Amino acid sequence: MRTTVEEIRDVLRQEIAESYKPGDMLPNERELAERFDVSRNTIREMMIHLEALAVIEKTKRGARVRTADFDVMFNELARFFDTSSRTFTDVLNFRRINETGAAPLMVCHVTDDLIANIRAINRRMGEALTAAEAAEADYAFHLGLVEAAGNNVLLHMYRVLSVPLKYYLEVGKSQKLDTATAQAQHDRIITALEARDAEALCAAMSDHFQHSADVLATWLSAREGGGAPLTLWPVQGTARAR
Amino acid sequence: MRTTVEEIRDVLRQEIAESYKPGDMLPNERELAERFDVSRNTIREMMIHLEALAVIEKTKRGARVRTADFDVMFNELARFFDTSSRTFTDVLNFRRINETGAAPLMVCHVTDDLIANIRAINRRMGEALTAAEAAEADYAFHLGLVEAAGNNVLLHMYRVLSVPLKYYLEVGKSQKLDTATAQAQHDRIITALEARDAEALCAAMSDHFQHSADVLATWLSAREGGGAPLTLWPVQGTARAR
DNA sequence: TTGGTCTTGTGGTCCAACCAAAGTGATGGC
DNA sequence: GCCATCACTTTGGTTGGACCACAAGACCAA
Repeated sequence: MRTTVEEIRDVLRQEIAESYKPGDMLPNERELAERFDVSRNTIREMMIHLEALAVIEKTKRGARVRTADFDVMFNELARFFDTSSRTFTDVLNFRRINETGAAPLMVCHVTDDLIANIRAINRRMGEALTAAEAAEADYAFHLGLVEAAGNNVLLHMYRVLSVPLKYYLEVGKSQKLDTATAQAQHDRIITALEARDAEALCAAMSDHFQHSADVLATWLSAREGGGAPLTLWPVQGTARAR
Repeated sequence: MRTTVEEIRDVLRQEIAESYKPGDMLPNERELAERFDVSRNTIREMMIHLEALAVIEKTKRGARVRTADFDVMFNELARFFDTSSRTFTDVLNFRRINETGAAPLMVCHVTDDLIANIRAINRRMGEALTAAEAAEADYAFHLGLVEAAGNNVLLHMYRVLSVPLKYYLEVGKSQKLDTATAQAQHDRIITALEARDAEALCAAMSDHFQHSADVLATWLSAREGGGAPLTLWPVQGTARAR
């Protein structure tokens, strides 16, 4: 049996989807209560749920329909991720696969504005004083690359990853603040992008990720105590096949 | 100024994270109200929020800490996606990049059990009667591949995509129920996987996605009216990989 | 043991308030 | 005419108490 709250919630969601635009204000709680002929508490419980799901946004004075951004939920999705070596490795690998895989798309779709933007971000990373700032800029840089690829799904996935990704980047930066190296590698990536050279771009990114992998591997083996050299991913190259 | 509900919510979230395990029951509402010295409605509003975020799960008799699955939220994230040609293309491209990119990981990590599982799913797809069933199986097949890659982050991303992905697959299947073709291509993928042959796997998957792209391209140009041939992604070929 | 009742605990809903803060409008001095 | 101020109104946040339905456990009879 569905509860009253659930039923009203569905009705209102439907109405919001159909006849509200982001930014529109909803009727106030007392009005809604009267309209659905339920108590104000019921209305409030329904709205709290919608707010948690980022459908609406409550203000001190009325509730407004949210624009479709999901920042609140991204924070929740961060619960997916832990701090195990495994996850660190998986995140890096995911990024490697996607960014190098999207390199051909990047050279196709990137605009001069985007390149300028990315370059500015890279500069900002160099000027960062704390690991958090550097990580933030690093994330922004790679997000910029993904944006350049012009694939909205990929972009969304990176946004979903944003919270844990920044965390991982910050941990990396905290170990050794080698933003100089990263910045140089980023520069090489930008140059390749500017030249619209897919092969060079792919190579530059591969090297960048290989470097990150090396850093991660040494840090992980230090953390775990064992000195076993880690292989984060199968060697690619032409000899990749088994 | 933070509201009472928000403060209590944070406290309880913290406690849940620290000293509860999935499946544990929370104290009942009246107890919590007494403990925090607030009214029961306040406690309820807090819990509704936590429930919406899939932190807890309310039953007729008490609330229980949820295991970290996010199905509820995935439905919300589906709002990211629309039915534009652009999005269809982007989804397919994202899958192509990731699945072919993860092929080397698959041959490394796949187990015989997983292969058997994937094979069974593919068989099920052949027996599907409706487009929805076929799409469900198709999704499960590709999810199986991703699972074989052994990258949890990638797996999570596919789960996040689950709702829209199934939708897109179903739309595809509704146009022309060519599950036979898909099944055969899947078989080829399975064979390559079984042989742990990364190159063959990559090739099989590329062909599969190319086929999907062709189907999509014809459907899109039919839908849009324009007869312009679409290029869904830059031609890859052997020339790219240095 | 089985099957049905009774009791009790719990969540779902409602009501009637009160408060604090944000908007609204009138008032009055400049 | 303009603007600061102050009272009033609206609205969400919170309260405490109440009632109901339902599920689970206790209890009892066949």
